[in-house]
Amino acid sequence: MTERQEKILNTALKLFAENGYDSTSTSKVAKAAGVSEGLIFRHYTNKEGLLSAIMVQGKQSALSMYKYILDQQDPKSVIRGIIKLPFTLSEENYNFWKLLYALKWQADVYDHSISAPVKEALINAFTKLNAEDPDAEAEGVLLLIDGIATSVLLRKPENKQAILQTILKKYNV
Amino acid sequence: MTERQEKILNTALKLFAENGYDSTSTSKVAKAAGVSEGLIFRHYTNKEGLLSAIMVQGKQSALSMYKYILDQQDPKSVIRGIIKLPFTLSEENYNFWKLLYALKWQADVYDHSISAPVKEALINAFTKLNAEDPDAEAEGVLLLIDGIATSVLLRKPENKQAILQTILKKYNV
Amino acid sequence: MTERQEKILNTALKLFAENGYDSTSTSKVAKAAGVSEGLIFRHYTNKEGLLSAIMVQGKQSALSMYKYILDQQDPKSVIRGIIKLPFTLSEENYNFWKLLYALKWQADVYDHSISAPVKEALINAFTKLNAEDPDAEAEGVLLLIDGIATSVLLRKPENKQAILQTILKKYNV
Amino acid sequence: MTERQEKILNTALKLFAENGYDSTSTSKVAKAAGVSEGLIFRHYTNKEGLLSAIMVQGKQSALSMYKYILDQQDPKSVIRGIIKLPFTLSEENYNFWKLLYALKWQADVYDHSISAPVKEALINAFTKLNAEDPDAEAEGVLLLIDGIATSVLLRKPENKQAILQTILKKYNV
DNA sequence: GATGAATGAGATTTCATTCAT
DNA sequence: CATGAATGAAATCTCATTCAT
Repeated sequence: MTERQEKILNTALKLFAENGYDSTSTSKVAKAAGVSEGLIFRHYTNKEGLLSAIMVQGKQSALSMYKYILDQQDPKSVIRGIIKLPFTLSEENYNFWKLLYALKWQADVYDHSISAPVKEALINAFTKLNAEDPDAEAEGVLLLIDGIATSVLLRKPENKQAILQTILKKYNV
Repeated sequence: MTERQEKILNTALKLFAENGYDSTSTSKVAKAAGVSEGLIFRHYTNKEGLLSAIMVQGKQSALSMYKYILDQQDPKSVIRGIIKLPFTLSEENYNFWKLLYALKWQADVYDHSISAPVKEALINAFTKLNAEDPDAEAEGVLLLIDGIATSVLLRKPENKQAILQTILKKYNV
Repeated sequence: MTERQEKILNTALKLFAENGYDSTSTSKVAKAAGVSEGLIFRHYTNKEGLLSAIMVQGKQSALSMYKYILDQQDPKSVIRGIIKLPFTLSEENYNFWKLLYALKWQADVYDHSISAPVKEALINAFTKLNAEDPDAEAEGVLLLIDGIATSVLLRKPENKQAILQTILKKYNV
Repeated sequence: MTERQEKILNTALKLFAENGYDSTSTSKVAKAAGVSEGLIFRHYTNKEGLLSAIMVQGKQSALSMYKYILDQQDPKSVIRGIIKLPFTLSEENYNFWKLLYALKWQADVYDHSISAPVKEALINAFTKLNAEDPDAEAEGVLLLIDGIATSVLLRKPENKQAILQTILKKYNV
C-alpha cells in the first residue's frame, strides 16, 4: 500500500465516521486527503470498494486488539474484559467502530464475523461459571456492550467509571 | 392535518425507517404516497421539515406509550417495565424508533427530551430501592435498553424471552 | 409530449446523427436544446432512454414513409420504389437513418423490425416475377440498398441519377 | 516494430473492431495486451496515433490482398473478383474492415485511398466491356460491395452462396 | 390546495494523458 | 525502454427545490 493509498484510507475512515458514509462525497475525501478524486477510483474501484478496504483493515486491527482478552483463562476476567472493551478504544479503532455502528442501520452490510468470536468466548465463560442458560447470558452481555459502545461512540456519558462499576457488580465480575 | 398531509408523513416515516433518510429521495416519498412532489414542499417547506414533523408526531406517540409505565408506584415495576419496553413496540412505533436510532449516527440531531423522563423515573426508582449511586444505576439501565432496542430494531435475536429473563434476574425485578 | 420534450428529441436526433451517439454528451444535447441537463433525465430516464424514444419515433415515421411503396400491385414498381428509397429521404428521416446505420456497428442494437416488411415485399415481388430463388433475390436487393443508403447518408455520390439508372437496368425495373 | 509494439497494435485492432473505437479505453487495450498503459503513449503519442498506426498497417495488408485481383486481364474476372472480395476476408482483415466501416460514421475520417484503385480497376473493366457509362457502372458495383461487406462484417446472411449467384448473374460475370 | 415541468448544484465514475522512477 | 501512480476534465445521473398554471 503506497503512502497515498494509506492517506486516502485514513482520511475516508475519519470522514465517514464523523459525517456518515452517505453524506461524505468522494470529492470531500479527495480534497481532505490532498489527492485527486480520480485516484480514489483507481485504487479502490468505487466508493463501496473504498468502504470495503476500510472494513478489512478495521476488522484486522479490531480483532488483534481484543484477541488477548478472549484468550484469558479466568472466565470472570473474560467477561469483565469484554464489558470494559468499549471504554478502551484507540482513536483509529474509535472511528472504525463508529462507522461500523452507523452502517448497521443501512442495508445489511453488518458483518457478524466481527462479533462472533466475542460471543463464543462469552458462552465459554458462562458455561465455566455454571450459568443456567449460557447462550442467553452471552446474548445479554452482547446487548449490554452494544449499548455501552453506542454511548461511548456518541460521547455521551460523563460518569463512565461509576456506570461501569454498577454494571460489573451486577455481573459479579 | 389533512388526509394528504398524514399520508405523506406516514409514507415518509415508513421509507425513512426502511431505507434510511439520506437514501430516500423526496421523489420516492411522493410517488409512494401518491402525491405530487411539490406538495411535500408546500406542506413541509423542505426535506428536513418533513423529518421534523415526523419526529414531533413520533415523540408524542412514544411518550404517551410509556407514560403509564413511568407513573407506577412500585419501583421494581418501573424498572421491569422500562427494560421490557423495546420488546413491545407497535408497527408505527417500530418505524419511528428505527429511524430515531439510525439518525443518532449522523449529525448531532439526537434529542434528549425523549429519554429524559425515562431517566428521571429510573433515578426515582433506584432511589426508592436505596441504591448506592442511583444516577449511575439509571444510566446503566439506559445503556442496556439501548442495546436491547438496537437488537430488536435490527430483528436479530431469536431467543428474546430467555435473554429477557437473564437480564431481569440480574436486576432482581 | 410537451414542447421541451420534442425539442430535446429533435436536437438529440440531429446531434447523434451528425456526431455519433457516443461522442454526443447529454450536456451538449441540453445546451443545444436550450434546456437544463436534468430535464433530459426527468423525461427519458437515461441516455439510452433518450435513444430509444428517438428510435420509436423514427421507426414510425420511416414505416409510414415507405408503406405505400410496399403496397403497390405491380412487382416491378415495388422493386423500383425500394431501390429508389434512399434517394428520397426527408431531412428528419435522413438523420434518423444516419443514426440507425451508425448504430448497427456498435452492440447489437440493430432492430430488424424496420427492414422486415421491406424484405417481405421484395420476396413477394420476385415470386410474382417467377424468379428462381426469390429469397436470395430479395436479400440481394437489400444488400444493394444498404450500399446505396450508406453512400447517400455519407453524402458521397455526385452522379446519383446515372448510377441509379445502371442499377435499375440490371434489375430490369 | 518491436514485439510489444506489434502486440499493442493487434490487440487494439481486435478490441476496436469488436467493441468500437470510442468504447475501448486505452486502459483496456493495455490490460489485454499485457502492457503498461504508459507504453501505448510512448509508442503512439495518443489514442488517435494508435488508430492511425492500425490504419496504415491495415491498408497495406488490404491493398496487397486485392492487388492480384485488380491486375487480371479479363474484365469479367476483375468484376467477379471484386464482388466476391468481402466473402474472402482473413481474420485480421476482417477486424480491420469492421473497424474501417464502423469509423465511416463518425467524423470524416473516411479514407478514399483505399477504394480508389478498386474504382479505377472497375472503370477499366467496364470500359473494356463497352458499357455506356463505365463510371456510373463502377460506382454501382462499389455501392453493391459496400452493402455486401456490411452484411458480411455484421455476420448476417446464412445463404451467402445463393445471394452471390443472383448478383453475379445480374452482372453477367 | 395541488400539479408536474423545470432547474442547478453536486455526486459518482471514466478516461486520455503525464511524469517520476 | 517500461512501469504505474497520479491528474483533471468531462460524462452520466440524482435530487432537493422552485414556480407557473
